[in-house]
Amino acid sequence: MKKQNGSQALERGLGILEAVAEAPPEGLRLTEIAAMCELEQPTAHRLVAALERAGYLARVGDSRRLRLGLRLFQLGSIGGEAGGLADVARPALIRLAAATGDCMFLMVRSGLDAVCLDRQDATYTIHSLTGHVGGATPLGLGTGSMTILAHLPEAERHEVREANRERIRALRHDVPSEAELALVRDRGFYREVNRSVAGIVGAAVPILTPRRRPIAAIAIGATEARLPDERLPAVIEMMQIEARRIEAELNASPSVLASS
Amino acid sequence: MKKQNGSQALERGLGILEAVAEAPPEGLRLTEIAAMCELEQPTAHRLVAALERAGYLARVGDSRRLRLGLRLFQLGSIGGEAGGLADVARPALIRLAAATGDCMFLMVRSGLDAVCLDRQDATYTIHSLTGHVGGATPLGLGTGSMTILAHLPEAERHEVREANRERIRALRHDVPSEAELALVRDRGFYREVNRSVAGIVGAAVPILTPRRRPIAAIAIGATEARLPDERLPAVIEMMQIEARRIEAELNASPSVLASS
DNA sequence: CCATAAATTTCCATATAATGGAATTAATAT
DNA sequence: ATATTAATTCCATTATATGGAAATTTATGG
Repeated sequence: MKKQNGSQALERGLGILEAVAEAPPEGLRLTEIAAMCELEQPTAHRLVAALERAGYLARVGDSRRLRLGLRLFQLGSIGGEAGGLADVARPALIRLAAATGDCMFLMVRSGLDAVCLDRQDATYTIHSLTGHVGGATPLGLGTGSMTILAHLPEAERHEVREANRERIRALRHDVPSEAELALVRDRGFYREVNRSVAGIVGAAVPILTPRRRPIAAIAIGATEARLPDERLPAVIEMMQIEARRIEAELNASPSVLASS
Repeated sequence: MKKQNGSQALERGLGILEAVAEAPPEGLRLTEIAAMCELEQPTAHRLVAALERAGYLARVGDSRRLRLGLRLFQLGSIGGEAGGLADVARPALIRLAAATGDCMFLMVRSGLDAVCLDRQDATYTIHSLTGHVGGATPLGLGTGSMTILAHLPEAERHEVREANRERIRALRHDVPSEAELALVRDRGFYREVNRSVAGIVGAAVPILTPRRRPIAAIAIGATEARLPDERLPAVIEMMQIEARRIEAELNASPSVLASS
């Protein structure tokens, strides 16, 4: 009875997907789904049936447990193209990973989050915040995420900071201040020591539209030993050169920039 | 007015996702979506709004056109794990790609389709039916797809053949006969010359449960020159060894087998 | 730059489709 | 076997999605 958008059933269905997504890989039983989504059993059953018919949910093995279906994987690999960004950026990521010997990430904005769209490992494999491709972190937490946030237009930046304050607090971090964000814009990159995983540092540079709206960020993850202050400028420069190259290609192609 | 499952709104919403998925990367406008899905404009608008709020749809650039959102990419990369199958199989695919120098695919069943869950290229890059990770082909068309179909229980096999007959016809191919499928089961592998792309051959072996239900297939794609009849047995044997290895690992792990 | 057309968005009375309580059936646990 | 819990079906009720109409915004072209 909270709000009536005229799409309760759809939103409930999507809510079920979200619940199943967060669940462990053994999957969820119908009862659990109903409980988590605050639905009555028959309601949950109907929606689950529809999602299963469509391939958005699938049974685990031959049990009755439910996990995400492969149709989502298919749609995801279409949606993940994000207007060709991943394809355009991949060679750059590979070059950077090879040149630095470290771990490179392509982060793009999706609503209030930054999503890891691609990742290229070289010699050293790093545990980042987002970790894997498809992982997400609230805008403002993590280097790539921070860099994207810093380049959002002021009004939007404020909205996002407010919206993510509690989420980031819950992760025992803080929303970056406007001063910090301004610094990121001025410097053209952001570096931080990972507060979650000791000994890990990250840095990121933005990929911008001609009007300097952020599309994405290239981030590096490495151990402190491998990315000392002396080495940073050279690495950042390489990353910036590749970012410019990607920007140029995106502008050249009649294609399409990601947003929202 | 066809059937009333009690989830019209949800199914319509998912239908919109399917429509957008098939659309070119420039995205669809609301009018087009409404037309394709046979919805009234306001209805389409409401559903689209809900999908956009949830990140399942996103605007293209700053236009009003819609494409799939990154939330689908995130969910997809969770759903794509398919109970750990991709992770378990990846080393095997890499080994095979390296050993053969050709292109290896991991295909899994999803409803009436076989979906390409992973792909490892070696020296030679091949244009397969499914092409890319996330691509799908109707069960019965393509080597991996064919192999999975061949190992389905009889009743299910029939259902799928009937269900896919028209789809496969539309692609100017034929549903395999029961005799062909029996042959695949007996031989333990399937080889064919690609009828769509000249000079390309494929072959596939199944990954089965202990009860011999098909989970997935490993497929190879190569040029005729690179995969002549003399070489085939050796390659098939390698693939079968890796398939056995994957089966063993899947049984060992308390984990989870894909299905649906 | 303004006029016109087209697409998008909002509004709301109506009817239909989703809802959830109760009962049934199936699957586990004891 | 029996008890317990979960999954599914049924159906009367009403909350919810629906779509016609209108307002608004955006695109088009004169």
